[in-house]
Amino acid sequence: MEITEKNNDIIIAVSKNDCNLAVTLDCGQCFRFKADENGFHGIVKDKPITLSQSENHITFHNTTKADFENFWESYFDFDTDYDELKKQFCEDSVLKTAVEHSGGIHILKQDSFEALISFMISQNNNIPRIKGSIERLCKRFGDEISENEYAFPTVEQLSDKKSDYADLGLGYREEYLADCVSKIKNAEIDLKKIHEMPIDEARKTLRTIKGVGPKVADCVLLFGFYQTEAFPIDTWIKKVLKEFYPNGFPEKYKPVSGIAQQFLFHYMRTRQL
DNA sequence: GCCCAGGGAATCG
DNA sequence: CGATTCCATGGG
Repeated sequence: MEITEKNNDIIIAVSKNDCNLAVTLDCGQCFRFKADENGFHGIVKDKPITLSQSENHITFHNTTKADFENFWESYFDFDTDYDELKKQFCEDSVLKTAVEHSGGIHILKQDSFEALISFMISQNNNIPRIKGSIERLCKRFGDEISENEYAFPTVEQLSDKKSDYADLGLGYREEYLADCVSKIKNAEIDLKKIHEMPIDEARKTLRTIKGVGPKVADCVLLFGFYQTEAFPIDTWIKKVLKEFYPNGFPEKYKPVSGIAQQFLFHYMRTRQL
């Protein structure tokens, strides 16, 4: 990939069809990015980032080459060959439709703790409200990294002022958050160990947290641990399976079924019927 | 007002 | 085991 340094920006040569930020940042895998007239702005853990995109380039504003190579390149999954993946996906007619509908999706390699908390809050909830809840959580517990911008809170920050999750609009998920934070705090759950575990053991371990069932566990594994075999089944994917894959999702895609899932999820949510 | 949202726990059979 | 019910909240 061609990387150019210009002023304080990093510009990379990527087509919109390879990586489309508008879709990637708003397809329900992450919750802290906003689009504005110039591009996109978001916070990843404690790092603010501003991006813009033209047909054949993405610009990372106020970013050094070292920042890009050490963090953002991997975060945006630029080391995966999506062309090759999509070629395989297009052997399946349904996936082909989904890929043609929006080909620029990349899976973001998010922080595992942030993904865990975020997707626990996501259960039986809609995306705009999830974003609001997470923003309030960050504002109340996270470090202020710039004017009215807050880092995602750490375990310590969330457990210090415990039980004070009221009026964040979390509803009954409030007690799930408390259980999750305490299990991590007292080392009952060790996210670093989950990184090393075989996927089924990782699933089992995550599910010992109250409020983490099969779907949330697989979202955390896919988005927080980059386990591309994880296949979260939510209400939209249930529709896909029922409508298009009554005999099950093709076994040949198993190692990357999570990536396929994200194309299908976005297609189902945004297709014109 | 109603239905729904990137579901899961508790309960029941 | 699978099926049902309840859960808190607010967007559309």
